[in-house]
Amino acid sequence: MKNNDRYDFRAIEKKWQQRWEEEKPNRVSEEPGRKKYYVLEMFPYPSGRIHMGHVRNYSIGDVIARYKRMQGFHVIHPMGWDAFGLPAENAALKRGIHPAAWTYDNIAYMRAQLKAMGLSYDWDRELATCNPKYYRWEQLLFLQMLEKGLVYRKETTVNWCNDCQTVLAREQVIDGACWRCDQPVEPKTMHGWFFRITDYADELLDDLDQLTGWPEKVVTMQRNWIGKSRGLACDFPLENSEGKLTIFTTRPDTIYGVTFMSLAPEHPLVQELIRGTEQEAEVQEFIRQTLVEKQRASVEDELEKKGVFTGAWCINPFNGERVPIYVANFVLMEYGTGAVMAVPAHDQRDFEFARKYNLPIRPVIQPQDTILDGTAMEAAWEGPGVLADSGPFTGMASGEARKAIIRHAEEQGFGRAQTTYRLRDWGISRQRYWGAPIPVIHCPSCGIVPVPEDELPVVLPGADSPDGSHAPLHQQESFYRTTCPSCGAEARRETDTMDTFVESSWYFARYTSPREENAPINREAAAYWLPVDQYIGGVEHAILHLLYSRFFTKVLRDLGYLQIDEPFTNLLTQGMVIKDGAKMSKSKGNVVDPSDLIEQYGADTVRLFSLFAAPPERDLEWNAAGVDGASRFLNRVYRLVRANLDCFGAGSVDGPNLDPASRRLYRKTHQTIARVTDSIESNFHFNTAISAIMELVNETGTLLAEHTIDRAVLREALETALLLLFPMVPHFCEEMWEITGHGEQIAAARWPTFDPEAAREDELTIVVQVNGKVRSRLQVAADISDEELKELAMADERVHKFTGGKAAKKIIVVKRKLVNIVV
RNA sequence: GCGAGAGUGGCGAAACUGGUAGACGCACUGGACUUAGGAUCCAGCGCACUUUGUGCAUGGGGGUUCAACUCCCCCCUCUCGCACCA
Repeated sequence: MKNNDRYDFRAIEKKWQQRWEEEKPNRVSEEPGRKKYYVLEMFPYPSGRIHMGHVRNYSIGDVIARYKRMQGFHVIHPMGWDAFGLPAENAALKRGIHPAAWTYDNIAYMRAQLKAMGLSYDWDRELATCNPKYYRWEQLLFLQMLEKGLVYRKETTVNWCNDCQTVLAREQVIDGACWRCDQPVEPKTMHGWFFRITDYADELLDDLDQLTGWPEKVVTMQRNWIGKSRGLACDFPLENSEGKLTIFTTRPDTIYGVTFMSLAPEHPLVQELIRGTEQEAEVQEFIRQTLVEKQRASVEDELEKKGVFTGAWCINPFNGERVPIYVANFVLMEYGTGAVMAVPAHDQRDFEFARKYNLPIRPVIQPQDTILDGTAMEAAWEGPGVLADSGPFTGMASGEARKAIIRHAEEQGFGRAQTTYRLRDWGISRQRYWGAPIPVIHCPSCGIVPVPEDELPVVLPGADSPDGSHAPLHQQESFYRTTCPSCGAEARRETDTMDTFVESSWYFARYTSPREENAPINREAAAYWLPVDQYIGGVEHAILHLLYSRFFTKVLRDLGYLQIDEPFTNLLTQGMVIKDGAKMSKSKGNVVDPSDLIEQYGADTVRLFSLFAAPPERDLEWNAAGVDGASRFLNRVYRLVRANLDCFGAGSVDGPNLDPASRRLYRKTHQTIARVTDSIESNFHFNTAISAIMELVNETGTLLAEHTIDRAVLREALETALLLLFPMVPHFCEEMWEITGHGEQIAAARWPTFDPEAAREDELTIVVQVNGKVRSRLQVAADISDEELKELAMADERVHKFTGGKAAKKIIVVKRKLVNIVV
């Protein structure tokens, strides 16, 4: 054997992958009484090829899965495909392939790529959401939610692209134009289906407290997204009519400071108020302009506050004052009641508006140290204070006044305490082809009729033949022409498909019984495997996917399928893979193809590097040279093992009777077990785990070069290194395990146990400081007393040099660490 | 603007509840072995200087402490999320 021998990663990885394919070692089924562990990585969209982000995500998940197996857990680790979505339709248009064919081709290719990474999935659980065997259950869930009143249809304004003939999500509208065809987007009123996620707003918010295994950041983002606020809903009677204007405010304490009202341009009352008045034309023009501006505006810019007087007035029920009603461009119809009471002295937006249109600014909350004057104020005072000019509430503290004012409004009958959420119901209608059809039928006489359960699935037409139509369903007459299941009359099938986020909201539950033919989820299987113990994915899903999944979990629980409240006990949000300081992207031309790397270095090396270069939650800077380093390390281990094959016959270690060098290696081995286990347990910091193993390997090499090492100790050191490395570089470790004469696979081995006695240091290096600066070091026995240590330190030659013979004022001894002499 | 996180060698990064700053790896430098080396092995590698040593160093400035990457205050920069939510 030459000393530059390298292991044949191609042969080895192929060999073990083949064996895993045949033996299916990761196939699992429920074993009540055995402790389960569910590891899940966010499933990929089958876009064509895997990218570095996938490599990182799945490497992390695989280490956790394999590590937990070695610790005796019964591990479920599934993989599948989030297979519906717009790119398939784009590809279909561009290349004349059917979306289904494109998707399944991609899945086949990417599955092979994942298998080439040696990931330990239970492939028997694989699922693709575009398969009718999956989405039929989603359709059933939809119907059950419909029955429970959790689904409804309503008319709303959407962003419509006339060229593409579809609704666009807000993030797909760029500067008022369609992201795909660059044509102007127009508002369009149309019917759509909604999930009543707001019914669960309180529970989604409250249960965030249970998610102690989630990053604080994600919990905060969700909390803000739900945006619960408590306040007062208050009716302001209109001056010259029977009607009233209802507003929502979180600051009822400022209600005596109201000097005008602001309505959203879309507010239905506006049209009533201006009909036939002098202001009508002006207001209509303002509304038209504002809606255009809002479409145009990119998300970042805050528009200048503008408004127009409607000519109408209402009455403040607290003090009987007349209040002018404005339409304002900054009031959102979607939040609260779409109408705001304006208190310019205590709200910055109202303040700017009032200054612009010369409306009165009346302070009614006086802060502690100054007295506000409406004419002199430069900004609104939004803090707390004492009420002024507020009728019977004058003199109260603002916090207290909030409650008193709400109580008063309730007693008088013109207001009530109200809780408002920022969260909206989830619009799931898409006018696209490549999605799960919504299973209802519109009948002219019966209205909306659910498709009978025994007629599910409503299959996407054309998906089973390569040249089948993939036009949007509303253009496929043979699809939508049907008869009413209830009365038999001619009827029309719903042609909307579901948002693809619906599929990913429950796939983790379907994985527990992916072939179940009688229900969406097998209750027993779900009860055994759920919740997911560790979920891993990019932080970009912090809100939508994770919130929807939490919502679905609660719905599935209420439908009787699940017994859990939350789907993911622990969440790891991994950082991005970047190169040259930027996220990898085609447009930047800094993409590294994982398959090329695997071809060149082998999967184990690629896995090792992606785990070593940074802790998982942080961004990972890709570095080609670093991959060489990982490869070099594995080859060093390979040579070390091959050069010492003879030690693997040795027996167990006789701890107390070792020569110093062997004792050193024995100690290092156990210290390494402790460090690696800690690094994984505390926060999955594989980078430090790997460096600890590298130290062990380096130490083994160094000691072997200079000493004769006890065979048993050496065996244990090498075996330990392989066992600790196995979750990260499985092919390599299996091969090493085999060539070192182990009959069983390393996958069947247990995670090594740490022996504190073996790891104990008998000698320590103690730092000696003078006035806090390191001046000397002492080698001492580990059990030395503080007194002895002080004496040794004071007697040290180098210490004398720095104390200059002065007496010590103070001597601090930190056990096992240092002595600091203060003079 | 609001919220969260992060700033440590040429680079990726370590440092447990305050206790040797820079583990481990990359790059680099010198050497060995070689027909050769982009292989392997050995040694060096924060910066500065008057180089068997000393001083200065964890974004900047203060502070607490015998001792600060770590705790407190102020400021700067970057990343991410939210952004007229009444």
